[in-house]
Amino acid sequence: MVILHLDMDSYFASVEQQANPHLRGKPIVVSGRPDIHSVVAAASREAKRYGIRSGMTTWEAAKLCPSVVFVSGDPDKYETVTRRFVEILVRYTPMVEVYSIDEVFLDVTQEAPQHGGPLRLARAIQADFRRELGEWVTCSVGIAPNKMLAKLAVERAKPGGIAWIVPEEVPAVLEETPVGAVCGIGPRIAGRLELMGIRTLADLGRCPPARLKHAFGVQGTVLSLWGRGLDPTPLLPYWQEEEVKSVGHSHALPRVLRHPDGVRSVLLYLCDRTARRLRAKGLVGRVVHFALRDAQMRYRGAQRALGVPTDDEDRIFRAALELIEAHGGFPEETTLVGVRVDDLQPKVETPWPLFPRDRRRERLALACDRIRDRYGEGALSWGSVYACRLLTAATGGIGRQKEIALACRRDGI
DNA sequence: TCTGGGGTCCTAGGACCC
DNA sequence: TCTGGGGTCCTAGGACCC
Repeated sequence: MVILHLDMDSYFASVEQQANPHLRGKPIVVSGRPDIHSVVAAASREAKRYGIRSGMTTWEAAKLCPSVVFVSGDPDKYETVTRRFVEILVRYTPMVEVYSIDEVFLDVTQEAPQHGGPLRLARAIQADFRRELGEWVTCSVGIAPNKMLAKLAVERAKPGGIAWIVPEEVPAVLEETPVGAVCGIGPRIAGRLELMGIRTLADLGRCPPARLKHAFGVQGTVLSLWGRGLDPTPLLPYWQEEEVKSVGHSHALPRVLRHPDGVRSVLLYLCDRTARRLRAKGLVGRVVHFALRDAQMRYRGAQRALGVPTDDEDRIFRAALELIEAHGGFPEETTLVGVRVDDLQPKVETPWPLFPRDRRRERLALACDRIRDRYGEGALSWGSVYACRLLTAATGGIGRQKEIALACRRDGI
């Protein structure tokens, strides 16, 4: 097997630099919302030279590099570019797995020989990207006999290079790779392995499988395989991808909204966005979860199954509120609130409305969706959400709201 | 000035049914 | 009167990923 793993370099940052010439060559950081203390989602190559890394707070980044330029992330823009580079890749093979917005796996076992081997194939892809996506949007490529090793390989290829782990090299790689470097082994598991005297992948491979199974259950079996340089997970091509399993949103709260009324408003806003995404996908969900975080960064959450699956923000909101009340209410100071809807299924349209009032609500929701599709998310909102000024921040102020209202009137909505 | 936002998968106990 | 065991659903929570 020949597996390629492509990882886009400083993805969000390089897409921004490609789109805005004045950002090129500068240390830039793409981060979240400006209204709260945010973290670095992506740092440009120039910013990384100052030691800025993703996950760091924006405050730390500014301390490391006072001249850093902060850019608000634009998920739609990145998704569009992802679609474009996946289109390039499927010209080489249909066996493309879209692992995340900036990472893909390719199985080129069949195709590599026709392109003069995996190395040449990888170079051809990089050249296509340069030509079709622009000089600033580059990728690193790892080549290996399976996905786990290809993901290890790409780390050696960054930034912008190609690294190939051939089968003969695998034993040496296992000896020198710490377990925590593998995708799927986080700090907790790495810590427990350390206590068992296991530091490298080779140590893992030498540990009796039964011992790992006993300590880690199903995961232990996989760990044992990884320790021998094997990876049983097949490549899941994009055309076989399963539907999403849950939809939700969460928000960290600025100080002014950390009281129960503020949290409720934000929760309603999050339920609204969640329900809207469900409707856009033609799905209804049956299980509602909430998550809250207090000032000490402790999380609390719970879930409940509804009698009837729904895509209605009010149902989701009420279920979440009841759950929160049943689990001790809001903490003294809430720093994050989230809602998630699970156990999704396609929505079935009943030709006879069971409850006419529900049908009216549905029609209202769909009409609101159409307005927002056309004029943006801020065009309409619940009064209590508007009251907490979230939307003014999101849409750039009252001026824009008036403009939308006028446009709606002009179009007879 | 502590620490975003979107997800997936696994475990384990209890309720309930046959 | 005392009792088995399998299956499924529900819920809470942990771990991990980008």
